[in-house]
Amino acid sequence: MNTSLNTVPIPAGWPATEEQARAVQDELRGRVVLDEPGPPPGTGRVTGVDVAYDDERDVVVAAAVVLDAATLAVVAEATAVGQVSFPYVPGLLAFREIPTVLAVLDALPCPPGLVVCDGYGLAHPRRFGLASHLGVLTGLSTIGVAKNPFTFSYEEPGARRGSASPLLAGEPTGPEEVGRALRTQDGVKPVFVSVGHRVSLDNACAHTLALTPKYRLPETTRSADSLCRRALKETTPSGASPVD
DNA sequence: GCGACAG
DNA sequence: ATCTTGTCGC
Repeated sequence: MNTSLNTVPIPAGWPATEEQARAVQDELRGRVVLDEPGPPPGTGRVTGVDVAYDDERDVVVAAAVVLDAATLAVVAEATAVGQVSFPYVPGLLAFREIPTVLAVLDALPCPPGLVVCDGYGLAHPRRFGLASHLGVLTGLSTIGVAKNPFTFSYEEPGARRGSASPLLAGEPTGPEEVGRALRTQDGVKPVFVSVGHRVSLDNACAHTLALTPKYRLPETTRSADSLCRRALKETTPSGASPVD
């Protein structure tokens, strides 16, 4: 029995144009909750989500990996296969990933706790990146940890692990801290942390440090990335069963 | 108008 | 994101 032939469809009413997608962001942005500190680092569970694409076949595979926040041991995993629901447009990344990411979170056997996304939350042209979007749709605490500064500016943090500097957005409201460039390992390029939903920036950075005892990227991201790549390879055009 | 631009 | 071999280093 192959139960993974089901692919997550593009939801009815999903934005079809960039203009519609931006309108959705403008409408949902007001629902982001910014006055909660979020779960304390090192307690409960932390879940990484990531996706891999095969644009040729219009396929997106999402993976979620739940870790014990104290030990970073894997507690649960899930994958989901979907249809690519939007082209890649800077600033509209969420519309490409969210349907399948929602499905993979649904497929988890336990609550995810804090969700760590690849990409941004508030550090976004309209202050509503993937992590914030996912948080508003699920009500979960979310943060974004990105590998690149996107269009934002920052000064190089100190060389030691734990050093950080503000990630700054341009003039619309004057230089505004939308996230932080955070050094997670001595002497390596920083990562770019921003708040998604129901977490403070300080707490988001503390979580990121707790998740990077050895590598530049959080263990959540590393695990989810490797899982969705494996699952994509096992997802043949005829429909093989990924890890489930 | 042109270039840059999370993944 | 993805296309791709070997190679330098801990």
